[in-house]
Amino acid sequence: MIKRTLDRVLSEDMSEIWAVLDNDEKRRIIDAFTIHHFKKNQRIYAEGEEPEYLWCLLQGKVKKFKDGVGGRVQILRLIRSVQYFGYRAYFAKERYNSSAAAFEASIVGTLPMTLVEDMINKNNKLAWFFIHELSRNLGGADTRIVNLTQKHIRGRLAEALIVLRDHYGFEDDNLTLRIYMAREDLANLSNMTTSNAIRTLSGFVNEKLITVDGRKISILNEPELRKISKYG
Amino acid sequence: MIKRTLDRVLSEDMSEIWAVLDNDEKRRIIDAFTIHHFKKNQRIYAEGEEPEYLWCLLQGKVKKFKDGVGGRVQILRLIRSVQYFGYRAYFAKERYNSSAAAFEASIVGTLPMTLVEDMINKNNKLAWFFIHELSRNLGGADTRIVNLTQKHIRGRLAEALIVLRDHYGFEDDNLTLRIYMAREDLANLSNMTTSNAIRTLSGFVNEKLITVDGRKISILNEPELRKISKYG
DNA sequence: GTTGAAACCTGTTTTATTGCATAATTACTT
DNA sequence: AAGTAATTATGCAATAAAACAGGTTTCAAC
Repeated sequence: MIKRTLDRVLSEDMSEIWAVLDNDEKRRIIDAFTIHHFKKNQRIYAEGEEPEYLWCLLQGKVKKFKDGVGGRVQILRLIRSVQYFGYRAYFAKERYNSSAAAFEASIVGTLPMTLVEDMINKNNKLAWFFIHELSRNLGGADTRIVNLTQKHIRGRLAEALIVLRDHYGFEDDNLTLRIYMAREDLANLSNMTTSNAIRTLSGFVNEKLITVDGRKISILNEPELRKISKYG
Repeated sequence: MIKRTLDRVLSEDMSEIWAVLDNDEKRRIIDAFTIHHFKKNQRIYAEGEEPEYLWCLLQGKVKKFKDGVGGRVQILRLIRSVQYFGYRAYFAKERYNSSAAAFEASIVGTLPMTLVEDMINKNNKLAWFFIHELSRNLGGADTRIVNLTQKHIRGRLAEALIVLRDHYGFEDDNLTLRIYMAREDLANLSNMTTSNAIRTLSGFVNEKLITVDGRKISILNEPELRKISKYG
């Protein structure tokens, strides 16, 4: 089972990195690559810990978040399969600056960062891969600062819904978000209290922008939602 | 004059990058390196433009900012000499996501990003330089998201003052911040209105945490300020 | 089925922050 | 030196969002 997963993982899922490696490098990765399973809401790593591994989400969904003032939590980034995470702190020579946890049951692969570092030294394309990833993430973080601080509550929630849509996509009906998160997570993503996330979500339902059935959210009027996200 | 500046710049100011280059690379940089002067408050580049250059602040102070909702501005990062900026968008293959402007009269050097890209391909240490820079900036941005969204007004302003202290340091008296910015800039840095920046600053003066004389700010009680920044 | 816990919902109260108006001060400009 | 613009300062009304409190639904465990 693990062997079969490895084959698939390394040839398909990790293709973005895989493609730039030679045979010797591939051999070293196969030997060091370890598969981990995480349950729903289980923590993968915590802020303050020493970063040792490159994490690669193979299946499931993961959130990166920071515990802030007075028990409040801010979700910083969402990870989908197949994406890499947990490498920033190692590169910055810092401890983890945020925590990671599984949204739902997830499968994650790890590689020791020492090995990654070594491979970057030998393979310039790998260096470019991380420069590119870091640069895109940094741009996203800067945009997020302005969105979260300047937009009103409706704008922030609309923005969050759009992000979920763009990041995880729709189910086969082309309406329902392919992620099912608690109101609290939605609130922590949009910088508001859970009460206000619920209230504002109801507002959107009344305005026929979305439908809500428990954690199932369907988007009926995406253009209007994008408008609210932009000018709200 | 330019020649003398170039000598000094390339051997001292750019030392961090300079040190990892061989003679041929140094030659190519000297040929392509161009010096630019910016007046106080002059824009260096604007959000939406195509990134072409690596910018290197040689003298002065620069702010990176984003124009947000309803004419509001958010200052994202402060640049001091000698620091590099403007490369993220190029690496991400995006247009500029934020603008840069000089706080005060500043001297900036540029290198074409195509040359930088070329040198990264040939010199792995340069790749590491940018991986390191990007990683640290990304960590800072994540922390900033939580600071700006969760802290109250006093905490945000105290935080801003501490950032200014850590980033630009003190004058020779070991009290006065080595940067003189308008209340409006202080507000845009701390995510508040100018009125509130003024009000809150006065509050700090009354509490004998700081003294203010026009744009001259001296820090009297740094530990208390850090406390407010942390728990405010 | 009953119990208990967690998640969800909603109305009211309270508070932090903005918006606005006005005035005083300072910095520029001619 | 006078006049104008920009910045700093402060009080008060308006308001967005949080805090609180009470209630309902959902769902898993026994």
